[in-house]
Amino acid sequence: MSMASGEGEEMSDAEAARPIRTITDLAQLAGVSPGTVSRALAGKSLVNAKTRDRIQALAREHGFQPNQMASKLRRQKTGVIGVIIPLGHDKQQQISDSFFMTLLGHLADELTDKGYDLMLRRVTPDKDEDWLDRFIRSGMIDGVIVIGQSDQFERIEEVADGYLPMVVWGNHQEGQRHCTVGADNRLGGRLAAEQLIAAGAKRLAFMGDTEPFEFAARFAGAKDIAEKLGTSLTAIPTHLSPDLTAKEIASFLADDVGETDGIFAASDTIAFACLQELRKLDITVPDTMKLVGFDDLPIASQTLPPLTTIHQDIDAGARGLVDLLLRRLGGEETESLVLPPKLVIRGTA
Amino acid sequence: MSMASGEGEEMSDAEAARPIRTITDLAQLAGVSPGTVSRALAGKSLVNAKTRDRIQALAREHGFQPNQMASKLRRQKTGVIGVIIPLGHDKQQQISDSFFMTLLGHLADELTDKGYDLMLRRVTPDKDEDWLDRFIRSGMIDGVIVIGQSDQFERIEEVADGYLPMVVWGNHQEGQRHCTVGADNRLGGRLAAEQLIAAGAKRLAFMGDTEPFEFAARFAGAKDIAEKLGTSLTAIPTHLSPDLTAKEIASFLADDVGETDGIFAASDTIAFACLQELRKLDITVPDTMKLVGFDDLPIASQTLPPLTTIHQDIDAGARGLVDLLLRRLGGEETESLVLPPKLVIRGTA
DNA sequence: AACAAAATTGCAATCGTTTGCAATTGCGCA
DNA sequence: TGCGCAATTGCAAACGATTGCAATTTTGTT
Repeated sequence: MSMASGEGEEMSDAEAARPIRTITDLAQLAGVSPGTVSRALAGKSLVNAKTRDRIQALAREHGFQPNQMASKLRRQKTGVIGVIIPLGHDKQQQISDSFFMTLLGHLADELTDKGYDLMLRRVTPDKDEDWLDRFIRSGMIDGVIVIGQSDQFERIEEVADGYLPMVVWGNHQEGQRHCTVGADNRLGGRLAAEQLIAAGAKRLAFMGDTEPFEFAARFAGAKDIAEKLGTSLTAIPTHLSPDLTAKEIASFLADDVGETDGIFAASDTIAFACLQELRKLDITVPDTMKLVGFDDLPIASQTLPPLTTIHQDIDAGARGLVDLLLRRLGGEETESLVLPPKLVIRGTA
Repeated sequence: MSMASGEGEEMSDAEAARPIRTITDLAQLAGVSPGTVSRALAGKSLVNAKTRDRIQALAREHGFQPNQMASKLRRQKTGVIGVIIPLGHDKQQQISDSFFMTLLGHLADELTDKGYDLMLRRVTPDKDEDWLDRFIRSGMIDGVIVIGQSDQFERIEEVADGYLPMVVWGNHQEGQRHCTVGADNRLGGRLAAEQLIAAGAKRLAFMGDTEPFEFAARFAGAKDIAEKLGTSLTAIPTHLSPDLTAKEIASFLADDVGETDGIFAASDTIAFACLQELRKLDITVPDTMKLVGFDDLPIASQTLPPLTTIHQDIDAGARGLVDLLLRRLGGEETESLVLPPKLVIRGTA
């Protein structure tokens, strides 16, 4: 239980005074060479099982852990995976907090499981052209997971050409060179539009910025269906900061008197804002207005009425990210992983 | 722009073949000694301004960054701050996702600002007694921020005795030895209870596990007021996994026919669940039942009716954590920082 | 008991930077 | 021109662990 000073049976002053800091200290204490201690702690089979156990016991007793920096330097690998979040234009990530937290939590667990640590960095690409290179070249990480493509598709592509151990959470574009894991956003968009139309909507609006690739794909999917079925669909760009979004939605609804009767929100967060504005204007959901979101956040089932939305399997996503990254660390050139989204019908469409 | 091979004006095959990997390579290229390069890149005044600029230009041109591991080893500091999240009993953190994400985001920004990197670790103390020691002793971090005391108050206290650079997000207990930053939970509890009673509630219930210290303090605050005003208050322990919570709340409400008329939810997340269950049972809020939450998550203003709750200043919290930690890294023995919570009256009480 | 083979262990070079100290260079001034 | 001092630069020893190779011990076999 973490006592400051170890307590052997018989401890001379000299021993008490000199704590075990290095592998050499421990070697001296155990009466072997540093090399042997190193091997023993690494659990390698090259040492006699008995001495190995003895050394490990000593290490535990003294709460000794080999210096990671030295170890990493010598072995030329850090055991650290970088997770980087590029913030878009408005210094706001596309991905909702609780979606992202869940993803991050799963990532942390998965990586820990495989013996890796996680270094987190948030960057604003607008301010720092070199955000991705810098991280990779920092020498601090063995590989990198990029969370969201933001508006940095090109930059990511460039880096992917010369750097294998990178996996990106986001949308897979036909013919792209970087490896992504993410939902089939286009399919999700189709599902959403189909549901809106099936529920009786005749004029659709897409609520959300269409510039980020994930959102663009969701919009494109909806467009596929709208065109096929001859339904109108207009994109209403909104920004992501919560209060701004609310204002933009409000002003759209005010201008659009009784025209639109189906909203596909680019994310649940946006859908929540819509719901609130609709309520303010006494527009009933789903009677007068249908609404479908995207993500299926935990609270989606708790709104009034509960939100019909497109579900993403975050757990599978995290596992996929880590799995692909590890394969890439092993030199394999992996393909992107596209996860199937699922329509969850609740009360808004 | 991240080109694979550098392109000097005149480049021999030899040069092209040997990329600049180490400080020694660069030194050779610049015709100086490695020591000089090191000093130049560090921007120290000990080198001639002209050679310094020349070397820095070369480094930029070749996209060279000194090996961090070697640097950290030599300098005996890592420039990394650890952020660790202990998960409680049910492998679920007390702190809500979106609260935590906001905190984490601010932390990342603040730390980056001060030139530190952030290493994230999630642990289950039940499974790993030594979770905190191990992280600290890993040699990977210069200091640590613990997010939430969970049920690990004692363990944190023990560690605090022998390790200065640690700051904890959580509740400040009279006479404790570790340095915390967090809201005055007890005061928050008082504010909540006062509001419930002012709104007309006569029999209060506290919804939430009272074992975590933060929650315990919130409960204690409510108790203060209840006792002072002679109002009854009972604690209904709930667990944090969303579906479980819902069940527990439902069963409480079912048993408690028309008794309780005011609920103080330990967190907004729990409050949302309450709201949903109340709606299912057709218990009107705030008429038949008053409800106050804690945290003031962004969605709190978007529920129906919008949630009356206790607001915490997350931004100030993050700044406080980083500020105190840096002071502690400098050897200072800092005091805990207690932030004043604020009652936000909306529609539920 | 003698020898070969296998299992352990020790030795010492190495990972790439930083930094105290010594050596060198450049400068101002008589 | 020559001298002293300050400004630069180079040298080489750390930082602490890992690992190929060689030396040693143990084991097994005849």
